[in-house]
Amino acid sequence: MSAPKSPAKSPQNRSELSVTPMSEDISAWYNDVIARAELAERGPAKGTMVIRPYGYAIWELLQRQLDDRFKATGHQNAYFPLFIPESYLRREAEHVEGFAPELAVVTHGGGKELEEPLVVRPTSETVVGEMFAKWISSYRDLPILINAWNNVVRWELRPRMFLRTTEFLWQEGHTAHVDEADAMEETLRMFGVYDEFARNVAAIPMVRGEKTPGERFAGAKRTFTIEGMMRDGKALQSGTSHYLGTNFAHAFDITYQDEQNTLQHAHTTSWGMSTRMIGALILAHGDDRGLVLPPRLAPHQVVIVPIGRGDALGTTTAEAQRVAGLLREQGVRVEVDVRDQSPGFKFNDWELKGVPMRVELGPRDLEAGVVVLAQRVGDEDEDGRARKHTLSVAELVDGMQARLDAYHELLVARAEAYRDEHSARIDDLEAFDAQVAHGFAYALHCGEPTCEATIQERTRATPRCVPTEGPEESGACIACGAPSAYGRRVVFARAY
RNA sequence: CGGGAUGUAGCGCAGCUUGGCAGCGCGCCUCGUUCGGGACGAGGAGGUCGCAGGUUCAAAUCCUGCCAUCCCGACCA
Repeated sequence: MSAPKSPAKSPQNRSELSVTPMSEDISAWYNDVIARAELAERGPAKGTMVIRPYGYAIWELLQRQLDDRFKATGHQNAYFPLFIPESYLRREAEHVEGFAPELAVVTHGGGKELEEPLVVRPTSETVVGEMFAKWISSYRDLPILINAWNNVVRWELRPRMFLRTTEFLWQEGHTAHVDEADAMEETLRMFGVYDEFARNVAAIPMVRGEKTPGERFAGAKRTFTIEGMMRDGKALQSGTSHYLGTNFAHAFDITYQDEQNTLQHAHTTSWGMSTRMIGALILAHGDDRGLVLPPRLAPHQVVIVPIGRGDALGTTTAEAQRVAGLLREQGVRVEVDVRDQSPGFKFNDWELKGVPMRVELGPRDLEAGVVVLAQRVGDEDEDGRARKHTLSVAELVDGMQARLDAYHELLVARAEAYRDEHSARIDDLEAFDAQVAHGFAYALHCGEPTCEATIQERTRATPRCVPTEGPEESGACIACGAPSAYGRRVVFARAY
């Protein structure tokens, strides 16, 4: 009946302060990180998500980077409606078939049953097609290059924060062109934009390639994808670009008169990247201490923690603000942490939130005219703790952009090394099973859907893509022995 | 839709076997002391025990039904 001894310092209690180790349970780790880093939380309805300010700030940075690239390649933003008449979806046979199982349908409005149900957009090819048909009549109207930032709904059986939620935010590009050559050029251009963005902004080196027929977008002739490797060796499709041929042009009557006065069908494309990319950031860079953000998408690139008590704290805080101002002049995103918490708490908190650089500024530093700098990853001592470097304020300010750039490259190199260590060319089934359990397997495949299905049944691995780069090769299918297709090895992996 | 689990304070949980005042830790509020790796003391606020029935003098606890969520599989950016 005695009161339990104070558990304030017990190991159990300490573990509550940190996230589940990734190696122990990556699923629990992922959920912990999202919660503790205050990126997002679950909404009241199944599969919905509230993106909190810190998570949304990442999305805004990502949006701006992508949007600039879209504008630079001649696209204009527009908005298309959330509600789509159900009949529209049906116009493209493969398209409906692909999306039918995950549609949310509105049957009532204003208290009355609707004459025709409205589908909540799962993607906008159909409405855009309808509008393109109106806007295009001459070859002079082409190409038409549109992008839309919006939300879409796909009724998911098994939601996962950021990776697969019922509603998600994304960008969908839609373009129409005179012929296949022009449309393919666009498809590949935006494919390239995604790949470049992933590497140069998100610091994730992608495997770029084309989807096999079974994995193609519903209604597309060709689908190109960038696939990232997550810390558990699984693949994450992070952006796709589709050549739609004249499929939607036929379904929606998107026609134009060419120079010879003959009526032609336009060739269309579409391409998208979503909030799933935030999931990719978490899973590609994170570690047991939490989030690791690439500097170009980090809401705070540098956090300054003033240290001291009483009057001293006031002085170090003032100096921290001054240094922050100098860094801002260099275009650095800086936060001065003035919360009423202990320094140790703040160090751990910002590590958990993945801030690339931390600056400590205490009375001793102030005296000496220096600051202490530590970076989130890549510079640890024997205990795995970030090394602390003392440098002058001038050194800190002048060198910060270069440090952030170097840090970005470090993350890329780290992710690249990890990916390559977990990738292998595989030529027998037994090795294949072992390989896809923890990484990517490059294997020859016959391309038969039934054969793909057999592989998936046994290993849960699917063909992620046929890489765009790499040596040409052919031989016997790894699973059935039939002659290989595609002229290249196919990347197989388990996928999110 | 199959398999597993859980619903008790903002969060994490105990209490249920054997019915009897609603508990603990963290967080939150106030005051004071603290501040270079997750500070401490004192005081305080906070709960229709998932929902609906039933049994009982008495239900978080026992019985019945329902609902929701999470995890594992089949579909997906």
